[in-house]
Amino acid sequence: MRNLFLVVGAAQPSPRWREAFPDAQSLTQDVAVTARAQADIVWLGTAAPGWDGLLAAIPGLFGAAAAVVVSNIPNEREAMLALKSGAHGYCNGWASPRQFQTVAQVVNRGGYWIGSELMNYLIKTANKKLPALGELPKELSEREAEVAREVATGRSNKEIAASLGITERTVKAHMGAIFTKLGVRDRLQLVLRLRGGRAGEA
Amino acid sequence: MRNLFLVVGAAQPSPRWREAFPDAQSLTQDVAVTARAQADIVWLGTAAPGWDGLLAAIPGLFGAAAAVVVSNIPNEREAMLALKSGAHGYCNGWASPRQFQTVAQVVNRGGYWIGSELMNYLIKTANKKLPALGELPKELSEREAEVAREVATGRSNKEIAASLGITERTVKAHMGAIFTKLGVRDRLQLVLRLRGGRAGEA
DNA sequence: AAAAAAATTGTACTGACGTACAGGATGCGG
DNA sequence: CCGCATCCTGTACGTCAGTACAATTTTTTT
Repeated sequence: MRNLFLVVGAAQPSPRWREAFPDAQSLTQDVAVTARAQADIVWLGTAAPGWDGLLAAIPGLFGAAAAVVVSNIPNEREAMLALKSGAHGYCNGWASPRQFQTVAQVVNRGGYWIGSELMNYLIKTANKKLPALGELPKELSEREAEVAREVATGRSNKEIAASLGITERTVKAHMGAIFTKLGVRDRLQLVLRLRGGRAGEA
Repeated sequence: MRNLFLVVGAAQPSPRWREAFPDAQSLTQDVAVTARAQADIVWLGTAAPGWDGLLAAIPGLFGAAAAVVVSNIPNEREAMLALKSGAHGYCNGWASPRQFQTVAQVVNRGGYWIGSELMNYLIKTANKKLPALGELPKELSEREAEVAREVATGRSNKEIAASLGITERTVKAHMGAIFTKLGVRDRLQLVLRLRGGRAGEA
């Protein structure tokens, strides 16, 4: 198995990775592009800025090589970016050498190496056509968030009032506060915001 | 590696699977439940009805065993169901014995075995927070669909009228027709419908 | 304890929204 | 030709939404 760690800028592969693949080479961005090195797996660290730009070019440059993104500070956004770009793996840079080898075996056989939390996130969000309103903007107070949740399901002020056991006037007060805080003009645009979009977007 | 093919009803594991794992056992649903057999991988065919109900019980019954769903007629909906239930693999029942073994190796090491098309679908749908309104309900006329598209981005009747070069009254007429046809009561619930949800859903 | 933030409700107003009457124009298939 | 669907527009009315003045009470923070 030919492993290749792609180095961006002054970044270096993690020591544990080196330990896992003593024979592997690590190339800088420019060298790799010109050399079009043949590899089974291309590893890419996220430490240095600019790694994401390179990610998009990997499929074209290395053909059948599978890409694995190695992050020292794994997070959901970065993982999604990696997967969207076609990476078959996303793993922690502080993994043990043995884990790195396992990842290599999985990816090399055509499998995906993805944390189960991330996979659950994928399944969950992909399953519900309408994205859940998950965490509402934190600038909303507790009560305002409740009102926002209600309106996001299509309820009217009167219905919300009945549901929360308060007056319609109070609901309006909360709505006004929500509009001001989030910078939207009416309940419809609020729903679009809460559902993850922006007003005017298709 | 201990492989276990879980048989539902009168279904049988595919011949190719048997070839891949000659030593593996296949148990019927009831026997498996009572025996709580120890296995590294639990394979489950989708041929017989009732397989999906059993899928949800696998984690509790077999502990650390990874689940792989085997389908003779793979499709997206079935795959999503399998993944949602925690399966780490979804593969074609007509795969070669060698492929089955590869799947086993991947899954056994903690990886996911998922077709790249399915993975792309996951990424794509999970990425767009707000689902595009794609195809609008076909019962809408051409003009009504235009109005619906506009309102789905948060525009007011006046804005829509200006955008389409018609009177606000006409927009209202179209809106009314849309409400009747789709069975919603106001623009907010219409947007929720168009975005793929139902009124009252979180 | 004082201050700040949050929650609640009131009246009143404007404008947007939805609908209930309409009617006229166009185009298409029977 | 005539019905049917679609598109466009009008007036009018009731309801809902959002805001501009509020005020009171409770909770939290300093």
